[in-house]
Amino acid sequence: MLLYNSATHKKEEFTTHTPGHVEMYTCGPTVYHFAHIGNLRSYIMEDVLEKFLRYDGYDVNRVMNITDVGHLSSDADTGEDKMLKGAKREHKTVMEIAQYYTDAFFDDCRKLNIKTPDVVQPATGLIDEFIKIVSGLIDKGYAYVAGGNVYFDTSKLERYYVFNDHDEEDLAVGVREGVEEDRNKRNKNDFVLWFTKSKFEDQALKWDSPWGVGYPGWHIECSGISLKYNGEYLDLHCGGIDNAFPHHTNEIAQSESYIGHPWCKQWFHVHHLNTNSGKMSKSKGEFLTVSLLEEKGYDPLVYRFFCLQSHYRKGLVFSWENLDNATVAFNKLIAKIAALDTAVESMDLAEYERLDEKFRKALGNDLSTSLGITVLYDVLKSPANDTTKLALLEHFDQVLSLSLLDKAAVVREEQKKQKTASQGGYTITGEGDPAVDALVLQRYEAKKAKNFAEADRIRDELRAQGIEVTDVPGGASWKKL
RNA sequence: GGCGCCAUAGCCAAGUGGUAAGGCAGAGCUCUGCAAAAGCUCCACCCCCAGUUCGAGUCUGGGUGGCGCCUCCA
Repeated sequence: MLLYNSATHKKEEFTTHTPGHVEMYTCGPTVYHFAHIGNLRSYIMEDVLEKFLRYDGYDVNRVMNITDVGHLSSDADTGEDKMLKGAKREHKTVMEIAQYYTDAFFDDCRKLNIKTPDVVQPATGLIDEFIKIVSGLIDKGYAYVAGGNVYFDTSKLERYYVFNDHDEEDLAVGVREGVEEDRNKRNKNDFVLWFTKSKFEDQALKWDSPWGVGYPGWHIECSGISLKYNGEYLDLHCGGIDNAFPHHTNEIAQSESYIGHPWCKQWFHVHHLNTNSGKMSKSKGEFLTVSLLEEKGYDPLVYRFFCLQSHYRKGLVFSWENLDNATVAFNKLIAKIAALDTAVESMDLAEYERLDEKFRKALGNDLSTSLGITVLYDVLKSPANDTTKLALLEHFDQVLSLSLLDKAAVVREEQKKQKTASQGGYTITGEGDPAVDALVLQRYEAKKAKNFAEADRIRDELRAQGIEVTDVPGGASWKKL
């Protein structure tokens, strides 16, 4: 497949170190608060990528970290540690907070049909590994101790800025009010591997290390976790675009210096979900969660559908109007699928091949999910029989994960549950309430007598009871709203 | 200030040099007493300027705009 690689700024043919096998790493959530739907956009798109790779025949090992310590890579920041802040806010211990929000995260993922990665590793569970790497970096001369902290020396690298052409002088260090430059650093862009001294003297989680009691820097956890579970050759690294620099840049610096050879060839960065006022941000404090969508009556999968209609490398603007549009479109799509005949016929293999090829081409072209959605409509419009269509939809949904067939089955079930009452060739389909059926029949009699005022009166009366009557050929159908 | 991504109809979006897919919304028609549903039909010269070419939304150069990163964030 063709995939855009942030490291080369080009769409490239996707290749792996071991043919047919993908080692994939994903930067996981920070668990001091709920994930917002912007965060989840990344995980949705990465989920589609993983599933498409499997669809395309790859065997995938996907690893994800849980950032439950050391989010603040800059020791010059004035902020409070976010885990601690969360703990104070909710009167819980730091580990309770981490567990609570980790569970919440996977709960959201489940609602959005996001598969849980093969390996999920909280950073606090692998401290020894991080210490081993930091020691190794010091031994190899890539890191130094200053002022109690261990720093990575970026001047030892031939090429530090992998994702863009930054110049050290361009870095606007200390631009933000309250952020001071760290005097311990030899170079402006050096970063901390291990903290023992920081402004967070009240940091709750600390471990012993050769450099004193402290905690790991933010970047080292991803390197450590990936090296342990993906091995030394990573094929695909995923994350939000805001992590490209400095987080991913620093990961590359650490990992390659430590293992002594190129580490990860392909970088997949998902762009942001924006509101009218810019990106949705956890640290800004105001954001939308999956639970909130549900409270407002939206199906989480509608949000997934909304994301899939867009491209991962493009900013996507969220608005309620856009989500409403997606809801209508999604429901119409499901209704069309529900209307397909489930009786089994022989498959139209030529048509199956043609559409499957189209789908593969769409997703295989830098994960064009919107075109993938279009293929769903192509399937519905295809001259093939319904058995073929259903097989295709089921197949595509292995990647899209919109629960298309399940949703359609639910719609079909509801239709089946409906009871019919027949009288004089007039069939009433409803929920089996004789009183309502009687009124519907009365309305029919009025209509037959061309007494439309009476017919409309009955319809209004029913509507006042929350019941909607719809005329269908040979009768009428009603349902509770 | 530096660096990066993006720019196609009201919204989402396809398009990788040959006279603009699809979805939502909207309009019209069919069906219907009306309504709803369904079906059919209609709806863009592609941010601007210059260049390359027989031919550019598609390539090149220069602008403009939006977003992001440089500071914890997907």
